[in-house]
Amino acid sequence: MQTRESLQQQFETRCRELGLAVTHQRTVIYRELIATGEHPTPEAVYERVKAQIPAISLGTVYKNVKTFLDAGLLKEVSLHHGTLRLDANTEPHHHMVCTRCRRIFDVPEAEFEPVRLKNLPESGFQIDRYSIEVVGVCGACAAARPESSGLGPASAAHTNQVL
Amino acid sequence: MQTRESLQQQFETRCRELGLAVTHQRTVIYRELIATGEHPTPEAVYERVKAQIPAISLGTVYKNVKTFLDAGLLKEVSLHHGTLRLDANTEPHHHMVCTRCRRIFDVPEAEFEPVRLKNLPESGFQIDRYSIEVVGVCGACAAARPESSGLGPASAAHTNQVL
DNA sequence: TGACAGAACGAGAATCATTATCGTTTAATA
DNA sequence: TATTAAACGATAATGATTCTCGTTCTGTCA
Ligand SMILES: [Mn+2]
Ligand SMILES: [Mn+2]
Ligand SMILES: [Zn+2]
Ligand SMILES: [Zn+2]
Repeated sequence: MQTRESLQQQFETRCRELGLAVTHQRTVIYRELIATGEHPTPEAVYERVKAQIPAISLGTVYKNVKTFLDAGLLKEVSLHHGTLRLDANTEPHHHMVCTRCRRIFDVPEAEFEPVRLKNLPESGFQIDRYSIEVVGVCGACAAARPESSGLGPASAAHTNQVL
Repeated sequence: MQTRESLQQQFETRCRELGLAVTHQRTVIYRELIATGEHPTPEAVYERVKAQIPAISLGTVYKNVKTFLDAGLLKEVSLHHGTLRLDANTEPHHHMVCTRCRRIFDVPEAEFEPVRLKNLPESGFQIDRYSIEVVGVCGACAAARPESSGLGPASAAHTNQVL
């Protein structure tokens, strides 16, 4: 079928652009990631891939997931999956999150027009609340390194303090 | 000063309501959580508290943070801080997140009116994008356990699968 | 106030997610 | 087909979090 072939070819082309070898493992990992409409954990990806490459190691999945994230072929759902972040403000409010230092700033609800889904989800999802995240670079981090295209994983060690 | 006393009294009252002993550690942990306007990690809370109770253990901080979360005295910033969740959909879009099973569903951008801050942040924060999270209970989980007031940490083991 | 029971604590082991190391295999390329 | 760097698999190491268990403290009552 045309569709699958072109996906595979797209992937190979993208790898060449990035200087990445097109390995069997890498190919299957990517294919499974695209195939699922879910938002899987690395462990879940590993399970799917292992069914096709029984000898694959979990470390290889982690390595390639990281590679794909760096290449922009994948995104992380949450910027703060590494460690628990606590909020003593129990009133409804929103957040600004810095992609460099991962600091989190409160934004009052009143700063936005109310958000609502245009069509209620047909899946029967019961909505408790809407939470808005303003993603970007905080003033301090922008001052420290004004250039730097865009997002990318928080890197520079000295800007990486938490709290 | 009146303010501090009443906060302390409020805390003690809340503890009694919850059947929790008012220990020195618990009191200082809570006070420090309220004092910081940040969104600290448990480790950061530990550092602040240790300055006042040098013998306190990190485990005690974790235990009490959990207790406070269960009691609703604190909130977690992110529902998926435990493990990396991958998104093969690299187009801008939003998410619905189930607080019970932690599954994540895509929501097209067009489902919302555009979101914008009414006033640009005076802190010099550079905005890259807005991300909306619809928080609630998915159809499957609601069918499995229709009662249950609201949020609360994802608990029931059988609804806790990821993916 | 003094005694008791259960809750909470501190120390450290255990677990889970993730990363690093290293010797072997493989993809790319001439 | 030979060369070489990249990638792999196994496994050790790390960092965050939870658990276990013996000791200490809080709340309650005589
Ligand atoms: Mn907040
Ligand atoms: Mn998505
Ligand atoms: Zn920053
Ligand atoms: Zn669910």
